[in-house]
Amino acid sequence: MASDAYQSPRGTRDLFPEELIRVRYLEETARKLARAFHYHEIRTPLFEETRLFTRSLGETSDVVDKEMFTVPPRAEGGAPYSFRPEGTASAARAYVQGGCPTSAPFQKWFYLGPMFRYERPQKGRERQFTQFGVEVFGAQNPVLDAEVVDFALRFFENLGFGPELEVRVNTMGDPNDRVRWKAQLQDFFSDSLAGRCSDCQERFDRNPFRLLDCKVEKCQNLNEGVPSLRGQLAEESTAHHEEFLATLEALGHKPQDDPSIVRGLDYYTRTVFEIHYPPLGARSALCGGGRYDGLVEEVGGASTPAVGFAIGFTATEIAMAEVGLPKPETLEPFQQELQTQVYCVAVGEEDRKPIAKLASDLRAAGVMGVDLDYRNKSVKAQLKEAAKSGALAVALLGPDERAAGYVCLRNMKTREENKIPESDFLPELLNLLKE
RNA sequence: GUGGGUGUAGCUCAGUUGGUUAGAGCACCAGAUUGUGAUUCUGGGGGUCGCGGGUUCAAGUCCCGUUACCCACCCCA
Repeated sequence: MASDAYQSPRGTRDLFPEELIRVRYLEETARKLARAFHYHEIRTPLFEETRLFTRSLGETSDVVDKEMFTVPPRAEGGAPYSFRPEGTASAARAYVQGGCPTSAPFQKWFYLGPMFRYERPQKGRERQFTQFGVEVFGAQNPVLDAEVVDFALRFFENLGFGPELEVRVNTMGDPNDRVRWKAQLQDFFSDSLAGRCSDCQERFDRNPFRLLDCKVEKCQNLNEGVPSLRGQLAEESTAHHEEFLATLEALGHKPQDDPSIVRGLDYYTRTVFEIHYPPLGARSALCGGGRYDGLVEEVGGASTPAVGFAIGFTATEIAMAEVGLPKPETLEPFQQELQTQVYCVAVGEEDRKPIAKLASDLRAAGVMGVDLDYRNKSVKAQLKEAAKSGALAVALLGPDERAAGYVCLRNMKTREENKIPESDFLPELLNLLKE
């Protein structure tokens, strides 16, 4: 492995065909569910003007602060671009730009694709990763908050996760609730600030909410008796949360109401939730989401309520591997696509073009997985190749066959071989493949 | 950004207290008489031992630096 050889950029990886199968399985599961829930796919650019993200995610969020891949302006007076670190901001931008607020305010969308964050890679975290997310715009009904949670849970259920899936929910209130709460928090924290960890001291000004879930023990102890947001909630926020919980239960889910859940991005309002798979231990979060009623307005549209979630495939893949998913048979349909069905063998040099023509005709007739030798291998080596590839049938052409207008059809399982008249070959082959 | 671990062929790894041309398995390629896939056999390609410096008569093996990857923290999907 020469050190000057090119490598994929840090935090990225190549998905070779056999590995890609697993990802495609996740994608198809997501798409299948989206059809059931009647959410439509939207694709936005992989990069946006940087200010879209700083505006929507919050200047002080870590994502914006230090994790963006940013391309400087190329021309005088131009704008910097950034690769999208998440999907919600782009969706909201597209919603506004597409005229949805006035022409079709209610939308149920999903997106699926790569996101980029400039972070130190580690287990379950990459610089380029795939997210599946949904966004519902145009209704504040808490039934939607519950539906979105239901959707995410069904996704994991479909992948084979058991009933230990855990939904943790909380409400972050409305902006006014939070202004009141923030003031109370800072008031409460200011007394004990000197005794806290350096991170907490830093976060005190820009994001005091984060002191609540600090992992340091002494900080946790100092949080005894901290004022709760719940005490500051306006009536509408409380009612919304209760209705959300009631609907979740009606859908058969048992959420844990957990006031310690505080999501990192600024745009959340009211409902926030995470889905965990506790067997994974510390890193058990598979999905995060919530409501962001102020976001559309923030990016320049008419005030529009919205709710959604995002699932990271990297974490999902790891979680699946740890619990022995997916079951091998689940991937069979995908593996089938990589499988050689028919391998075409040429006996002599003068048979190469005719065998290429036969392969071409088979492909045109709709036969899948038709392959042949391109490296001038001997007949023996071609058969070996066919066997290794798992081909079910071999079509063999030599001078004798061509002279007589036959093609030799070999069943690789039974080793039976028959000379078939050229005109009957396709149906005979299809017949063999059907078995 | 901080801390820890690792770095020998495409892959998984051996390489004894520093000592002759650096090994194995798998994978790959070719051959074992004239047009056919098991197993087997034979042969072959492929590594400046991550990179740079130092110690030494001598370094894959010791020391320093550097880089890449992995893991943890921060934060998050």
